Amino acid sequence: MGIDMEDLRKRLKEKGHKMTTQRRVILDAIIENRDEHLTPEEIYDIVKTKYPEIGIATVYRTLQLLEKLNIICRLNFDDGYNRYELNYDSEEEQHHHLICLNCGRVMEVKLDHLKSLEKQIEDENDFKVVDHNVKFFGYCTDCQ
Amino acid sequence: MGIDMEDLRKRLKEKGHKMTTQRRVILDAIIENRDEHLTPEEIYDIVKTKYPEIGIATVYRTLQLLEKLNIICRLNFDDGYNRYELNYDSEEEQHHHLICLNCGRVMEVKLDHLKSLEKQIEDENDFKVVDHNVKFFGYCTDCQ
DNA sequence: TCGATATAGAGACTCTTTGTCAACTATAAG
DNA sequence: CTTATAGTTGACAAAGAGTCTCTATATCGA
Ligand SMILES: [Mn+2]
Ligand SMILES: [Mn+2]
Ligand SMILES: [Zn+2]
Ligand SMILES: [Zn+2]
Repeated sequence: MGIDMEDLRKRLKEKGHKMTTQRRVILDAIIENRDEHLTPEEIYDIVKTKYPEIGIATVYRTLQLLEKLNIICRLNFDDGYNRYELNYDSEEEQHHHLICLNCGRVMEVKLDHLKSLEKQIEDENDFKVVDHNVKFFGYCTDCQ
Repeated sequence: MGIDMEDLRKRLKEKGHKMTTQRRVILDAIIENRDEHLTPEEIYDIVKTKYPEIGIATVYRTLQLLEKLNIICRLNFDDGYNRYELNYDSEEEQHHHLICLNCGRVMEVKLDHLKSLEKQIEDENDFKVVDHNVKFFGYCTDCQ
């Protein structure tokens, strides 16, 4: 999976941050729910079962930090919440999302075509692409 | 362009809504700034110059209504605001956005490849695609 | 013109997210 | 093992986007 707690400690130290129980527990929650796309509030609820004293502000702060360190990434499913998932970037496991408009189910897909699309965009628009965000909305097997 | 006020009146009436000055003025503002991607607040500010008594809640309500009627569509540039633009859907003028991470400039691109990508997704995932959302983040000519 | 119905504006309110600050703690140096 | 100190936390306040409620008003077909 590529992220353990020693890795986290190292990455934190590099930028002058400290390893704390709160940060460990929050990343734990995300790792243990790696197939979900959790909101800060959901993460807060999960973490509270292990660490009831934690404050919601710490959750928000930690999510921002982990995002800045490229350990997690923020998603937007147009449902009014920020959502987070582990960043698989380094492992060439980039994926995108299919979101069911009926039941809310989220499926993940890999899209190989996107590299050539990016290339085309860079050439035609003189625009240096560094990130993309692709979502498809529709109906899943059960909801068609 | 395909949208004038008589068209709007007709579309409103079809769903049991009335044509009001406020709605007219709000759509006007969007049409007159068709090359922008305005936030509700920005639209409010523009509209207030012509119609100072208008309330922000009316702007929000009208935007929701126009979106429901498929006259405008809501965009998300991950900057914490909803944004709106005219819906060119019916005219096969679908476009997507390149967003500069440095200066915030937004460019529009047409992506023909997406139709085949959608087809591939439908076939491989048994997922009926009805909408997609594609954004590229990077650096524009001036900011590279 | 009139009446039924939809709509507007004001402002309170919700909800997510951020800021403030005193108390606390991880870490490195001694 | 202390101690110093810079980073971190939790509580709470507050921001900020968007929504709701309520009464007065405007629209539009009859
Ligand atoms: Mn995912
Ligand atoms: Mn556009
Ligand atoms: Zn479904
Ligand atoms: Zn730029």
